[in-house]
Amino acid sequence: MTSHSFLSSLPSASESLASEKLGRDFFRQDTLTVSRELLGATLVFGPHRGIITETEAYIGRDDPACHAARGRTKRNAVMFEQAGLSYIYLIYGMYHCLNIVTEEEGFPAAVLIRGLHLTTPPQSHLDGPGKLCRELGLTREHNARDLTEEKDFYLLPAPSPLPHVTTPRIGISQGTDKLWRFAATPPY
DNA sequence: ACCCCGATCGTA
DNA sequence: ACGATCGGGGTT
Repeated sequence: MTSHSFLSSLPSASESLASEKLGRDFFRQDTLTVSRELLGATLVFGPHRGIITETEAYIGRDDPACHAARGRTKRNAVMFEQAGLSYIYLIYGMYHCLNIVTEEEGFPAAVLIRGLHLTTPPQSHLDGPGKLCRELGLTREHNARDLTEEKDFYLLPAPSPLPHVTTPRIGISQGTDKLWRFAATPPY
């Protein structure tokens, strides 16, 4: 390799100031790993930025709490597609929930984003998937977006692993035996 | 066409 | 502890 080609492959000064967005290979990992490693990651959506502080894993046909437990439907179809896509659905007729699809294409799984520490105005702590989507303006209109390709909807890796606790998932009636909720312990 | 329920939230 | 509010999914 010539010194010129080596140098041209390095990030520019301005690029090195910001981390590179998380790509396909990250989201293709097993869902529990992605759930843990998303704690401390930065969600960017338009003008909004926030540190992810709480996640839950929903994993495949054998997870009774997973929307895809009974197969593919119009609503959950994106869960069967490529890792890194957004899965956003309406819940209780009035709130939206943001998920990121994980694992190999065809294996339905996703990480629900439940908590966000906003670093842009109003710099509030958003605890709860519905509040988070309401504040950011995320709706079903933003379903099935490819977060590894979108210009203003993506994730930046956590600078370091965040200490966290592991608990059962919230708001479900089946699958409560699984410790698939991950909540970062303050300070973030 | 009908019915029940839900990965929530705010108030009581 | 409970009501708001409506789309999704299964059943008739």
